[in-house]
Amino acid sequence: MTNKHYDNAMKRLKENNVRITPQRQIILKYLIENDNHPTVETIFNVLDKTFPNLSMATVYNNLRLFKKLNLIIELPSVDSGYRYDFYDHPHLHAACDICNKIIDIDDPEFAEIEKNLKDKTRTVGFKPTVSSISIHGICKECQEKLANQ
Amino acid sequence: MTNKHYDNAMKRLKENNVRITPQRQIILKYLIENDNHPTVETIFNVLDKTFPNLSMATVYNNLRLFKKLNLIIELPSVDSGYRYDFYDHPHLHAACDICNKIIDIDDPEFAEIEKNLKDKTRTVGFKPTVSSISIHGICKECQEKLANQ
DNA sequence: CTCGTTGCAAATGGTTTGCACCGCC
DNA sequence: GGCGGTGCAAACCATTTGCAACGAG
Repeated sequence: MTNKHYDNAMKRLKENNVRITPQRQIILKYLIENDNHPTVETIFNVLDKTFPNLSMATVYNNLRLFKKLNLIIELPSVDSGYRYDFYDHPHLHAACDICNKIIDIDDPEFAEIEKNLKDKTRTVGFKPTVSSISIHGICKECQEKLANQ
Repeated sequence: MTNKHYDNAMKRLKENNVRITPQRQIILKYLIENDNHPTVETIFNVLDKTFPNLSMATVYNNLRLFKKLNLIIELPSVDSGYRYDFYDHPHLHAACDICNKIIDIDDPEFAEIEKNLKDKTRTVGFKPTVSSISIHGICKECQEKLANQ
């Protein structure tokens, strides 16, 4: 499963004449295996442990590259930064405005809804690629914390 | 129509004990009357003409405030910045990855779809507020430009 | 009158870039 | 072996903040 995504991603890199470097491999692997919507810093901190001398600049540059190739999507975080998500299949994001956590919501209907939304953009001559669909609000944990204050 | 949105916004400010200053009035008015999804800089440049001595910091601070009050939503721009949109009614955004333009797409079905998506987040105890729904891709004009190269 | 807000300028810090070295293809 | 990619550090610039003056309630 994971391998399939990884292999497809590698294929996409090759198709675009992008060299496959160890740095690119571990960044992609991390994004595929984790659905925690990491920030750039999180990615760097985790990977730097097993891959010393990794540069923050490399992480930034490659995230930008992956985004351009539509391998990943960039989600705006409430605390003015971005979070990254490997784009394997369309899913819904619930973004907590208090703790900035992003929750994936998988729903059988969602693929159809996303397709419907993409089709709507085609009515104005738009050529859709990926979607970025977030609902803002307050997560369960933060609601409880607020109630207990 | 516009007045109604403006009046509601003012009411919301009062409810939250936020002072109504001329700066806040013109920024909100601009966002209500324009659906061009301006950047902070655009807002500043336009408003500074009729309201000299307006400070960039004031625009930033107030956009942040309005966002916290859910009066506006923040849309990530491809060129790593944000664009702002008065949140009067839910609508779909088509974001061009080439020219960074954001197109509003009004569709009679959309309100229902948005409600459906919000309900899906409730299944995990989430309390939804506003939505930020964008489809990325390439707009009609940019497709033509690319074809003519 | 009071205290939240503004404008200015300086500080901040996340992100990008220049460059020499490295290593993938 | 060539050239795209990396690491490092410096540069950049969008955004935030400190502070004195201002003005909305």
